[in-house]
Amino acid sequence: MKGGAASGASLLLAVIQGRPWNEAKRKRMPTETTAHPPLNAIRHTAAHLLAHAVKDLYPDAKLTIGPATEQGFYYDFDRKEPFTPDDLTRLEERMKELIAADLPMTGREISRPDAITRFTAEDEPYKVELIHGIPQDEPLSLYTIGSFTDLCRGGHVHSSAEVGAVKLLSVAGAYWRGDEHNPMLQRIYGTAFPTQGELDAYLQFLEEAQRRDHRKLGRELGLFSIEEDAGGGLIFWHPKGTAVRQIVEQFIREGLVERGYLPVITPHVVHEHLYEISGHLENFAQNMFGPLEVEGQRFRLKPMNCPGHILIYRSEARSYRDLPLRYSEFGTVYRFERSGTLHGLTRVRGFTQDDAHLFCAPEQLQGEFEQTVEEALRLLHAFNFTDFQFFLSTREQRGGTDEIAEAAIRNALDRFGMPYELDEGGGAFYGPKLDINLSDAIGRKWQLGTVQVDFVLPERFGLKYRGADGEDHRPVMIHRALAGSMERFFGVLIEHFAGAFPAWLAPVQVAIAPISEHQLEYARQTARALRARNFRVEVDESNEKLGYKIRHWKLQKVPYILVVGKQEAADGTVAVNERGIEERRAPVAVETFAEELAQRVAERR
RNA sequence: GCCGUUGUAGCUCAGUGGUAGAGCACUUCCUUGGUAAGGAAGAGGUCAUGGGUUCAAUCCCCAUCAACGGCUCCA
Repeated sequence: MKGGAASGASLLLAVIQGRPWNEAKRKRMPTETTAHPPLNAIRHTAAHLLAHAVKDLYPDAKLTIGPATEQGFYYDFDRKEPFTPDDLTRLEERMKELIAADLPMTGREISRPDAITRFTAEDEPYKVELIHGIPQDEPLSLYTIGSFTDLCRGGHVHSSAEVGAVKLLSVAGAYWRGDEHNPMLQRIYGTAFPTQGELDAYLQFLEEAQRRDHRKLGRELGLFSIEEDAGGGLIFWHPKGTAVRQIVEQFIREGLVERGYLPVITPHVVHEHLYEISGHLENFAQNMFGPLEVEGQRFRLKPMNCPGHILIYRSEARSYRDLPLRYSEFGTVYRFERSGTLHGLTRVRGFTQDDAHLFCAPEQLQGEFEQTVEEALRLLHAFNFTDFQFFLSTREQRGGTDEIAEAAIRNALDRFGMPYELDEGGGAFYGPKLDINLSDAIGRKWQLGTVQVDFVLPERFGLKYRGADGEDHRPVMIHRALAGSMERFFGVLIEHFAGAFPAWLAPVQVAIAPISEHQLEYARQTARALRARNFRVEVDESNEKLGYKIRHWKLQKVPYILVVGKQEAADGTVAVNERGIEERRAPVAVETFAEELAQRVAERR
């Protein structure tokens, strides 16, 4: 791709023009409505009503905090007995009574000593702790609805009736103040909307999201599995999942070749010593699998590809004429993740990054960085992703080089006019980074691509190149993975398309359904002809009626089903049943259909 | 890792203190069919694993493992 702001901007424009699911997601996940009062006030008040109900039914529960969230609200309680699903039903009933009673919500200021006295007397230790954490100059306020009064900074509707419709969804553990050294509280999640209709629409959205869940589709469509006998977080790519992955990889490879990347391959297991040099052992050990002892030597599974690529760089004397040097690898890495965090394809213990490391002179940094951002946009565009966000993560203790790196990132983003959010202190141990996040079916955000500037590892490994001035200089590194990991990218991709991959990506592009076994040979022959053109084709050889076969392949979300009966076999044609198109088409010659499909594949749709 | 829930056939799920069921999928036979489920028969389970209570455990208790919903952590 030829670089430049103009192409970047037009690309971006194209990216912004969304696809159905993105729009549907926005519509059906009404995080904002035009309704008055605003949703977050409704939900904040709903959280108070939940606390009211809990205090009514389970007076021993201690109050903590209960905010509105993007999709609803929660309230955390400290209580010995766990809340059961039955408890949730009872609490929801009680909340509905409170809503029906149309109780006014009133707020008033309270002095600090009075507040402490009050909550101490009520035996609400968490509230007292909260008060101590609030800055002295900030006024404190109490909000009362019905018989329930809570410490709260406000943002409520005027009465419980305005809450409209509520639903309690789940109960989960949550640490007090999010710190795992603190006691575990019980968090009750719920959501609220001005009207029952909007609530129903949201619940319907959640159901639709469940149908899109990549773990469910992965099994139904035969894409991948996770095997108990092998361990959690380790992915088995089945033939159909592998087919999709290879197409994605092929797409990425094409971009790499165009941009002058050099493919490399590095070992999965190396001496632990390498990670002493790189600093991984010092900074990343809690995410690494433990050492393997062989003949008294300690080896480690690789958690990142960078040290390997650095060794390749360092294996020869380098000149400024060699730079930038761009090494790419679909590199499989293994990271230890705590068991409770594993999640389908999106949080795993072994994954393959579309990784690359760019070694460049400092003055080349800006240009190289911009290219990677542009490339990231190309990737997102090709897969119809529009629902992404950029995050800039900075290092906690910055050196001077971090300032340079940060500036490079900001300049690149500004150049493409990309908005981004800032995550102070969230950077990698070797430098600041730019992350690309995408949402899954229910709006959970996952980090996919990442571009990181690194002055540290070149230093640690003593990397250098001979400059035009005859002196040695230190190169700068950019680490970049644009899809991030093939696993996570695939997970988000499955949900994005609800398993109905466009023809160019579909693991089975064409299913051929003979009407009776008399046409089986013709079906096989047609399949051979299409496979000869590199299409992915299956013949339905089952002893079933046509309706059954159609249903089967529709459920498999195959883009094309070709029906062949007596007439088609005689004419050398196929009757095309295209996914998403209801009306029947007149049969066409096999070659005509092949051209149509070839066109779609070429256009990646 | 922590809190909670769950674990019965390949999948989705019923069920009982006296060693188990359905639908789909699978196999075979009949059927040879025109766009979302034709009929019949059959096979398939150490009821997650290991202990304990009991005359007897898939069911009750404990532990472990795994999955799920979160929290924490985080590429």
